[in-house]
Amino acid sequence: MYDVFRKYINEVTSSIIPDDEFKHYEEAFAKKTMKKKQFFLHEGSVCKYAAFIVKGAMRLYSIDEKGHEHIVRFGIESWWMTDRESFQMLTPSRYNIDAVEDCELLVTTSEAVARLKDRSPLFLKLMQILDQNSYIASQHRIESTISYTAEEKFMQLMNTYPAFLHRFPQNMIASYLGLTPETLSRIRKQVLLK
Amino acid sequence: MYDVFRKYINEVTSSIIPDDEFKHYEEAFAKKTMKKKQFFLHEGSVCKYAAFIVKGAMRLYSIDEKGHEHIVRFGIESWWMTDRESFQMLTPSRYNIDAVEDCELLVTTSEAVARLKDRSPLFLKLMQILDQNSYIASQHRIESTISYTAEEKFMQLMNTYPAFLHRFPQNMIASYLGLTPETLSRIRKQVLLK
DNA sequence: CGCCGAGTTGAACTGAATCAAGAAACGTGG
DNA sequence: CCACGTTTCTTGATTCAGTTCAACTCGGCG
Repeated sequence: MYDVFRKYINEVTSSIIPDDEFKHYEEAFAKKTMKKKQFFLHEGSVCKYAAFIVKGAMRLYSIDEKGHEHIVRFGIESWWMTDRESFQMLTPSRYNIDAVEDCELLVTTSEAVARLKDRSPLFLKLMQILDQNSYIASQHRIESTISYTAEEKFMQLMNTYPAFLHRFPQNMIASYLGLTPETLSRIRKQVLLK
Repeated sequence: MYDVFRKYINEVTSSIIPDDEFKHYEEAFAKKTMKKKQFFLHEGSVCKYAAFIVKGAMRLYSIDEKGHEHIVRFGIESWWMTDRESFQMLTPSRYNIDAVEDCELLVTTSEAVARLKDRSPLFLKLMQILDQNSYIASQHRIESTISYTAEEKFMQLMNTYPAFLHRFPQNMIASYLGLTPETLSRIRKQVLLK
């Protein structure tokens, strides 16, 4: 598992991490497996852990007063999953995180992250790159949700994250796009026979 | 102008920046004023500068094929304004940025930012905090756009950024929320007489 | 084999967009 | 400092994209 992680770090930072430096990473991250539908975070509790997804698929979502789920983020291999706000501030989270498929994770805490940032400049760099990319991706998503029609949103998703379409059931894709499953089903039909 | 900036840095990082360290900031940031409606960034060009807003109000927006503007971000005093993606990667931007009011800015380049990060650990910390906060705010906005009705979105804005309502004309607020000006006008009427 | 969740399809409904016209507010130049 | 043109905001009537509700199909799992 750690070798996947190591390869990922080398790629993202365009560096080669030395053995002795990588030892700190192994200390900071613990292996964890999750079964499909198992919860990583429950609404109301503090998100003590952040996970690097080695294998599997997860989602982060809120539940409104009417009991409807709204998926804010998906995660698959080589993505991170945590409620950033709760993880850093140690405040209770408004979100749920659960496994959509069986998962293999590397999990860490915010203290371990802070320690690792001190010990490994490469990790600091990694975090900066991730933050920046996450922010940019969020901006794109915001633009898409305020600007586009249902069909355009779906097309955008197809282009940006085609893998999602095979990994997540349609009702979840619909929730992610802010649509009903029925609407997505109809749109998909239209789009596919073009 | 620089004293406002200095105070801001002290506040955000919960530190007191020494005189000699702050000298680097003065080198890295240049004063700039902008008249209302003047452009800071035109779609298609590289966003070479990032601005700290000392005074005034700005917006970042895209224009779709039908010529409609979609406001992705607002900025007022003590906010930063740039197209993060274009600024960092030096790629052509898909956005426009202009002044909604006359502005006083402190502007910098990505090289100057990189240099300052090396010279001032405090600035590095500042950037990390900003990235994180921006990301968290983006998540909230995404959640709100996919989960809420027009009225709920407006209420959320009223609670989160009440200052925006006085600073930006309603048609811009509408665009920011992904609504038409007409819809916002009607919703406002409803909400206010409750 | 049977059940259950996921996806599809149809019909009726509704929240928000569009189109259009007027009122109010704003700022610019004479 | 007023007058005129421009932009912003409101209001009404109509349309439409997407939701809701409901029934049915399909595929997988126990």
